[in-house]
Amino acid sequence: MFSQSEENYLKAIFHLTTAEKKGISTNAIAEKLATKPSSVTDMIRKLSDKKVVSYKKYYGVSLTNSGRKIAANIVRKHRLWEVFLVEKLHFSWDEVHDVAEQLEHIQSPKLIQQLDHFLGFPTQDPHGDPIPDQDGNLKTIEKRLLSTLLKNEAGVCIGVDDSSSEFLKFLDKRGITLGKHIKVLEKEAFDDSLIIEINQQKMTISKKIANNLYIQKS
Amino acid sequence: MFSQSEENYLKAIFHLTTAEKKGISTNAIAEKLATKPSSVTDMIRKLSDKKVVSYKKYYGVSLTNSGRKIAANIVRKHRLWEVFLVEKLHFSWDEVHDVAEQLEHIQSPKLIQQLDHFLGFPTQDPHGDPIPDQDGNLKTIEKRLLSTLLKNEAGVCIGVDDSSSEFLKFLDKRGITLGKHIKVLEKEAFDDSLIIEINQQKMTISKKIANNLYIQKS
DNA sequence: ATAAATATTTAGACAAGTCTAAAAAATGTT
DNA sequence: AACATTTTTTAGACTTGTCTAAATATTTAT
Ligand SMILES: [Mn+2]
Ligand SMILES: [Mn+2]
Ligand SMILES: [Mn+2]
Ligand SMILES: [Mn+2]
Repeated sequence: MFSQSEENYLKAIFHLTTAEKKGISTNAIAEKLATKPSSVTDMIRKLSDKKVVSYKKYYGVSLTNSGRKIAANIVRKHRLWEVFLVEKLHFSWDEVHDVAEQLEHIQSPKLIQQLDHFLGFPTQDPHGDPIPDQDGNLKTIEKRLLSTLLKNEAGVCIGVDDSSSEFLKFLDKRGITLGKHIKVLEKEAFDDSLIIEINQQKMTISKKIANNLYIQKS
Repeated sequence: MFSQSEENYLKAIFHLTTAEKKGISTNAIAEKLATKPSSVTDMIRKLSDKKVVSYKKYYGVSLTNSGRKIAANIVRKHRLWEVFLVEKLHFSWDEVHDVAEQLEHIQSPKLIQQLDHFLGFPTQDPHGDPIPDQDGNLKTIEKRLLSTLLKNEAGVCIGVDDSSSEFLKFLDKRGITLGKHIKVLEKEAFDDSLIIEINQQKMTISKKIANNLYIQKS
């Protein structure tokens, strides 16, 4: 069994791991969890003793197979709870994260199995992120940042990178939600802003926004 | 804000408090929480500093108004989650307690408000216990232990005192569930066992069982 | 009213998780 | 290659919640 704190570290490492990045740095973990690097070193050592991460002093850390599975399961729980909150309890997509941060630590395999069933075995959470299956496998969805689309390319908005409440509320205000069709009408080279068409109207989008919206090209 | 441990202590004191008993003893709390009396003394002191219990050394502890409200809210959450698990996720009544012990600590007023709504504002949990309202008020239900009924008295089974998994499974096996009509046919003075009628058939019930079943007289 | 038994508190210790400050290692720059 | 900067680790401390063993207070029994 892993403590809430240990679970949070495993999840942080999981999220910081990408195809390229192998060894996750102490500082990166500290920043993600809003703790100090010295605390990270301590915890990493404990997780290493428990064989869920492999660690070489000064050269970062990575999840073992068993660690990856545990982390994926926490992500699975987080995202299933997010679906529950939005679909069943009518939370909006910007309100679910903090509650899911707590719910993801509830220990009960039956609970998650039944919840999954109750929700109709969803494959994505309210932010468009994929929900890992029981074995921790994660289906990657074909997607690109809006900022990488060229003029006259188009697609469907299927996810966000930043899922902070502020950003999501901003999107709501602009009428940008998952499933909406977006077409790039203009790209402004000067400040990398875009003019897009969405909901049958033109809209100017800053670089920062375009860098946080995922599009499935059509 | 209160830690999970602090919440568990408040809830334990809440449950140990009855109309008669004013000062709850250190040992009683220790037993309920499966800790040592010395740990209880430490925690009581902390809760006293936070003004949620009043405490006189050597003479037990009792909840203040603010402490009672906090405790009632935890009980409210526990019982609402139990309803959720049974009604929506198809847990049986003997499986819900341990999961609810965890879920009761999730902090989110909106979550509980919406859950309450989603469940249709239930007034009782799966074990027949009343669910406190938002202000911590608890409606007491008119009920008596089966063991206090006299020969030929009858009523409806509306709750259990012991809600351990073992006892509940035992009741399931005997076909004794909430809502069932029960009539006392005989009382055996020798061992205080009862012969009752339930589901159109006779059944012998030991004193121990009769002491843990609540009946609403009809 | 004493003595014995029981309940409660105190003293001191420990594990988990965190922090600050200092030391050591790795990396970047001239 | 030597020095400066950044990153990481170590050392030592602190908080929370727990425990054991010993001391003290209360209650019960004689
Ligand atoms: Mn989230
Ligand atoms: Mn999400
Ligand atoms: Mn319960
Ligand atoms: Mn219950």
